[in-house]
Amino acid sequence: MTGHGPYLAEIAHLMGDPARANMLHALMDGRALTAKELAYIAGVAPQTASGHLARLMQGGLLAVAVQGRHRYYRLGGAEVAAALEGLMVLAGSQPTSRKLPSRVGAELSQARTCYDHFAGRLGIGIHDALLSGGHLSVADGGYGLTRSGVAVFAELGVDPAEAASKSRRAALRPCLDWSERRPHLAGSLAAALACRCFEAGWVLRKKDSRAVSLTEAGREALASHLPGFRCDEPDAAIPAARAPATAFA
Amino acid sequence: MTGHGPYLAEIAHLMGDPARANMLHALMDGRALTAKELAYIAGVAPQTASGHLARLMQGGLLAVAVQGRHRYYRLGGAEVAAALEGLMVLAGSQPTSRKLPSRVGAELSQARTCYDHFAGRLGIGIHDALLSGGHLSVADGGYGLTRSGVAVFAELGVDPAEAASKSRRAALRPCLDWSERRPHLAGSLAAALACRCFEAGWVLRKKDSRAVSLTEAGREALASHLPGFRCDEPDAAIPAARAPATAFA
DNA sequence: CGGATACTACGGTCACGGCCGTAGCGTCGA
DNA sequence: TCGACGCTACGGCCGTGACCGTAGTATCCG
Repeated sequence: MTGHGPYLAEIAHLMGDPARANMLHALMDGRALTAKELAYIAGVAPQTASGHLARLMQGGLLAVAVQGRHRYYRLGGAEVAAALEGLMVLAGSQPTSRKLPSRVGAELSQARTCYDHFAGRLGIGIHDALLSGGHLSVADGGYGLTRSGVAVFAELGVDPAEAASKSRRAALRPCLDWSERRPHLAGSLAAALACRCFEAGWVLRKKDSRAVSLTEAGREALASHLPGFRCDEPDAAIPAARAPATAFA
Repeated sequence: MTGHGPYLAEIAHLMGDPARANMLHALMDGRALTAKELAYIAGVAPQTASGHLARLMQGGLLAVAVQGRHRYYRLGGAEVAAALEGLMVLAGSQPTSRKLPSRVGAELSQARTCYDHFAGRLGIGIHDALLSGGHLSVADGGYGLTRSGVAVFAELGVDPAEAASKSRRAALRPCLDWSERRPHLAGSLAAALACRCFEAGWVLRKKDSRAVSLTEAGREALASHLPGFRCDEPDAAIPAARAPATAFA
């Protein structure tokens, strides 16, 4: 009857501890961190963190890469990141919760990584430009690239065929953005594009954060190869003038 | 730094209790249930359930409609359902977890409701037929209807304009199916279509379950107005011959 | 107006699990 | 080979919260 409810509870319970939630949140950018770093982030002693990490491993939420005496932990897969985003959509809209600390919140809303692809207004800008330019088609399981879309990616330095062949997961699919409540692009192709942007110096990681920043070179590169690309900078205007997010229906 | 991790933990913690998870799971079909029904489903006393429901309400995961001396609880919104589906994707793929009870699992995989729309192979069949028939366009935030799509909905007895005007949420958007790992249609239009299918007797609810069944009349109606519609019935063949679900990549 | 029903509020009990102490194992550098 | 480092395993302390009993409030019915 209520057959697999308990499994859902198991997973949610794993994510429901503040220390573990902080760890998972920190790993959302797709990097791999050591147990000690995660312990610091979670605000607990290394011994405690070790226990948490073991439980997260057993639940399949984390994967580990051993290198010498270091153990690098990363998220268990894109599905885990997707599930966490789903929860963040809710967490961001809690009426009881105070709003994000404005400084950090503004940076994250502007541009950040979501596991291995871009989110925030940067991610949405890329998504919308590709869509309105007719570079995306709706295909089985998510988006596909039209012929012009293949060309756009090639101009940006990403070979769609190569990126798709490396992984079995969907090449492109929509992912709901927790800060903007609109979809951005996820999937192996979106990951490859993000990787390219970092390599080319178009986007820079900020330290100790999932926030990233679009450089002037990046803005030009994207705008020239992707007509219609816009990435609003509300900070340029009055920060408080953001449109009130429509409360969820 | 790790600013809003705690909010994520709050939400996940709410979902992480077996009793609450069972309640949420039972509400995924979009129906509204009373506290007593939910108590029975969760396997706890009504007093205990009352406390759980209050906490879920405060967290925004549930909404309530008071009618006389009954309080009907339902999910707080489509975002809540989406977040739960994300977790189910993980819960369904846990190597440590036993598989679904085969009988129930087969029924649910075939056709079920997901909050207020159809999921399972039925939902995917509708989604794919609309897509391959050119009745859907990719629009900002999800899908849109092409001119032929409007006609298809009208023939099926659903007025797209009316359905869209009733609610401010997206009319059509993809929703990841936890059993099939492919998108089906969500949104107010998908909900209206599901409602129409129930009214017309094309789809019947099964008791005490989110599973539904497509009647012969329903199969004919969908097939005639929606060329290309297919809804596999693996039960017609050897039940055990289901394709082994590809373990998550 | 009484009784039944549906639900919520309060209080006591108890167990799960988070926390850090110390201790033990494996890896790296000198 | 030895010491430093990263991490894990075990044990005891303690707080959070799930549970149900009893009691109280609101609504419907006869």
